[in-house]
Amino acid sequence: MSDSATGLIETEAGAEPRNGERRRGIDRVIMLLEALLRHRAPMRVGDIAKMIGAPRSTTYEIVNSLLEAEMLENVGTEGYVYFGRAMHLFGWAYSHHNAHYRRIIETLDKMAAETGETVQLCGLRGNKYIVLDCRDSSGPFRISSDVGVEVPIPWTASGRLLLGHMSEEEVKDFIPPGDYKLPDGRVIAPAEFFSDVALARQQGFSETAALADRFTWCMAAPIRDGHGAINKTLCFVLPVDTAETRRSELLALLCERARGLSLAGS
Amino acid sequence: MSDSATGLIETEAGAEPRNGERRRGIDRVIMLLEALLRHRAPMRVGDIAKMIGAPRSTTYEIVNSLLEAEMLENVGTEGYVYFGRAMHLFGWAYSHHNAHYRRIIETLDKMAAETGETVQLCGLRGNKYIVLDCRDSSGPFRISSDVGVEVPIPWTASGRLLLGHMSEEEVKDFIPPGDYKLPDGRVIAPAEFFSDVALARQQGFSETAALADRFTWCMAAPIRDGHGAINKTLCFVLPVDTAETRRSELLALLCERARGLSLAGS
DNA sequence: ACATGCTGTCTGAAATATCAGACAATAACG
DNA sequence: CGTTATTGTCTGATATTTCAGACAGCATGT
Repeated sequence: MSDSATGLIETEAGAEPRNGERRRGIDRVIMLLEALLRHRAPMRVGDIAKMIGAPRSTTYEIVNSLLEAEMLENVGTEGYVYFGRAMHLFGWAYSHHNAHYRRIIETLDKMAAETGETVQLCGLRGNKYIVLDCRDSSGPFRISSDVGVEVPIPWTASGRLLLGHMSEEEVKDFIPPGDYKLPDGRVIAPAEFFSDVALARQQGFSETAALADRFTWCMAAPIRDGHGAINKTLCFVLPVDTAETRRSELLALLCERARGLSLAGS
Repeated sequence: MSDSATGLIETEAGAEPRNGERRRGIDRVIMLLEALLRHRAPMRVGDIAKMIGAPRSTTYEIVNSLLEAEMLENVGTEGYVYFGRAMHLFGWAYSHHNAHYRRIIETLDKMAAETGETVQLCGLRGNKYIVLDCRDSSGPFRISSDVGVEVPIPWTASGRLLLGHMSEEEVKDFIPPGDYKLPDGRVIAPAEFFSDVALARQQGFSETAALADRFTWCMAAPIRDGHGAINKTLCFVLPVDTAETRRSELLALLCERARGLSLAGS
């Protein structure tokens, strides 16, 4: 953050930054919002402009429109902006419009209340894993993870389940090679990952211990849609030293609830 | 307006629908999202076009862009669209970026769990009242109200608190005259409303019984910001026939928690 | 059978939104 | 003190996007 702007420019997916190109306002808006989501903190207009590769004058124009609509709002007095109240309302409308999602959220609440552990709802976004919603542990040992942040699929237990419908070949094509490398430098052998995926499919759940970080034990169970496909998973994020007896209790609960949320294969 | 779909065209605030006018894509997007929020259900592209007063061809163009960005998504197979997953992520980012809001949400969760009643976080949007977030009662008697729907201020207990900083004159100018009329046809005398506002300010809480509808008892307590102003309120929505003893318990809890969420006047 | 209403996709043309760049203010730094 | 970066606002030109309307396809109703 200390430096000027180096490293701010994260390459835009699918967008050729060919200079002298003119872009549509709507596309700029989309890029802007996604950049803000990735950045996960209020940004200044100048930095946004760099991040989305737009001229400053254009960026000001757009930001002011979005501010007026409360889709963005000013944070602090130094010209920082972040998502605004309208986004919250739109997002709420999204997550409550369908009965299935509402049931899922209720279950999330209930499980968090009953167990006091961190519970997450997870899914895929493109070829990455994201947390769709979560309830953080109430205890002092809080492993908070951000909703919407993209994470390589092989780092996660849920990811193993979410690829269950793919053949080994498809998985190989789907996962970017770099995604097998863990944050601490270790590399997961693709073959090992493929067999994990197969195991997860067969067991109907998936667990990882100290994978993406050294402190967590993750367990995931599938939520199936009307066609039996796995779109989402329910998971617990536990301290890695959780006793085996409690872990198996929680795993049983997780599987039961996830099954309860699955739609009967019509 | 003469055409078939009468009633669909809700007049756009601050937008002159002068024909033959050209509008910016960004503005169309904003109108579209707000229209969808007001409508509270998936819509077809043709109806959206009518609602925001845009040509169909333009609307298709915009909707397709937003679909691709997952800001909208298809619902069902009949061409209906509604908010998409990206909106949920943006909204989540909004509501968790600031520590105060996070504390409020935790309190909301806790109160709902402890009491089993419907708890809401409320605020103003322009000169209307809206629910910003809520936890619905777990009981069979469920009074669900939608986050983000605009409601006339005089219909609500929270509204009386949220106007606490205004003089009688200011309140009079602020509330649209039609907003004193309740859904069942009764009309609140403005003078009575002003004194309610004064009473709420003095008491530090506000209650309404069977006001906006015949079945609910609402109680609201103020959450003050760093300057002592009331931006948001915490409230319970109870069945009207809740026993007086329980009501006063809940009111005490409400006031205590709201005070706990208020920021010390710096 | 026809008439009517809708959807979703294209087209060309005209209006304008995006752009590069200039500008004054302010801040940080040696 | 000058030098170098900022921010936020304006400007005018042109490349682009919005728009009206036509089109085929598929319903529905009479």
